[in-house]
Order: sequence, then structure tokens, then C-alpha cells
Amino acid sequence: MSISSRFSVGVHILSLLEIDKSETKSSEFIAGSVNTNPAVIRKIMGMLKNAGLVNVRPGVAGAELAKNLNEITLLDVYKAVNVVQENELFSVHDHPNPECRVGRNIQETIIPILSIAQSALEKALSNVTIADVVKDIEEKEKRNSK
Amino acid sequence: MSISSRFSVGVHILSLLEIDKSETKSSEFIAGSVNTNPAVIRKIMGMLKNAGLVNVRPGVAGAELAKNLNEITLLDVYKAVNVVQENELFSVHDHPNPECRVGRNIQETIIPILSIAQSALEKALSNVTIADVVKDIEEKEKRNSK
DNA sequence: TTACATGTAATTAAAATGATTACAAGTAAA
DNA sequence: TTTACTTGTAATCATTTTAATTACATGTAA
Repeated sequence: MSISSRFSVGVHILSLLEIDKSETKSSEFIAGSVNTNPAVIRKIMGMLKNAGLVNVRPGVAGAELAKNLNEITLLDVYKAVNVVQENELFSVHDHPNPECRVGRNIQETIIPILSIAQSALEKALSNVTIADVVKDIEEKEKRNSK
Repeated sequence: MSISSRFSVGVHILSLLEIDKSETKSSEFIAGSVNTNPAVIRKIMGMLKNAGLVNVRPGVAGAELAKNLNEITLLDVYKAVNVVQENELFSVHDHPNPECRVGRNIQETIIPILSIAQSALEKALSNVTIADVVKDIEEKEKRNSK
């Protein structure tokens, strides 16, 4: 199955906070850009806020980035929005038969291997910052406006 | 969300085919080791068979590996059991607002980035073979029998 | 022919997602 | 202090996926 789009929405939100300075960023405005319901945005915003990535105040429209663009990696966002529990990208069948040579060892064997794969994924995400995403979006804008 | 345990079950099955040569491998026997229903095993076996990893014949108990242990990588299993569609490990929100600078570019920007991360994951899986897993299981067996 | 196996479809309960509605509580300006 | 608007958050809902289960047609070998 796929990793929840909360992640891509999170990246969308953070990019939007940087790129479009012309409007006050209410959850409704952001929802208009993402094309979803404001309550969905508020929930994700709450997660980003918890992770220290954005500043939002109850009752006040106008979310802002809480860090520099180049200090927020996609891994930060990924962890913030909780799309994958710690070390649980892969689920492993539980209760394999302990009376079987394979059954009683498979978990202990496979979990570290899967963990390495998961780390490789996360490493790749940590190599990209919101600054990179913003830059990329701006380049595409230029190219298309010609 | 997590990647289906079909994957870890697939690895379990292939390891079992190699390690335990004492019994004929019916879906029922394998199900006993994995601790699930035989029909689940048969479904996964069908996928492994489709991918050319095992030999099974309708009506005949006794599945076998179709390749050398060290020629089957975890990536092969991962792809065989179809836990993640091609390039869809991450789902990306669709229909972002085309009238927004971010909305109209976010997908094109983010998809290649996520694809790189997914490739990193798959690369890590391709570095491990069933032979490695089997060896690891056997080592754990020895250690525990002392 | 008998006994048992695989292949496969249908059904089910549980869990997660994303959308939606609703409303309490916070804030700022008139 | 009232008004208008916003965030925070809970509850509900349809949809989708998983894994388990049941059932049975079909294949195979003794």
C-alpha cells in the first residue's frame, strides 16, 4: 500500500508558505491550493507545528515557516506528519510458528534487514530540503511562462 | 501506513523451502510455519510462481525454489508479491489547484524526488538475497542451540 | 476411483485514509 | 464588549486495503 498523501500535502503546504507571500495563509486558503478540506489542512498543520516546522496561533490566520527553508528536509516533514511509525515501514507477520526453524528466527533475521532498507529511504529524503523543492517549483514556473 | 506483510511472508516461504527439507511443502504445511491460512499461502505462492521464483504444480504438494538461493534478492520477492505498485510507494494528492503557483507545479516537482527515495529503498532490498537470509537464520539456530 | 493438492473467487472483520460537519475556544478590531 | 473570523479537535462516513476464512472447481497420482 502507499504512504499517505499527508506527506506530499505537508511539502505542498511548506512550499506554499514560502512561495506565495501575497495572501494571508488561512487553512481555507491553503486548502484551496491543495484542493482539499480546510479541516484536513488544520490537522496536518497541527502536526507540522508539533514538529516545530511552522508557527500557527489559535484563532489567527497567517501560518509561517518556523525555520529556514534550507533547514527543513523532506525527512523532517515525513516524520512530522506521521505517515510511517518508527521502524514500521514494513509490516512483518507476527506469531510465526516457534516450533519451526524458520518460524522462530525469521523475525529476528528480517527486521534488521528491512530496517536498513527503510533507513536508505529516509536518508534519501533527508538529502532534499524545502529550499530545493521551492527552487524547483520556481524554475518550472519560469520555464512555463516563456 | 505499512507495506503488507505479504512481503515478509514471501521471504519466510522461500527460506522455508530451502531450510526444511524434511517435509513435503504443501500449502498447509507452510501455513503452519507462517501461522496463517493455507489459502493465503497459496495466493502468495501464486505470485511467487508468476515471478518465476518457485515451482508449484496444481494438485501436487511439494513446492520448490525455481532459482539458486543467491539469485533471488529481496527486491525480487518485493516485486513479486505486489506490495507496492510501480513508482507508487508514496501517494501524492491529486488535483492540486492549477491556478496556484505551487499547485500547478508540486506534482511534477515532487514525484521525481520521491522516486529517488523509493529507488534507494529498492536498491537496499536488492543487496540482500534469500541465501543471506537463510545463512542468517542458520547462524541464529546454532547460537541458540548452544 | 479415491484421496488429497492447488488455484481462485467470494465473503468478512478490522484498520486506515481523506472528506466532511460541527463546534468550542482563541484573537483582533470595531 | 460585541462581532467576525480563525484555529483546534472530535465525530462521522464512504472507500480502500489487509488478512483470514470458506468453498469449490480442477489437477494429479496411487
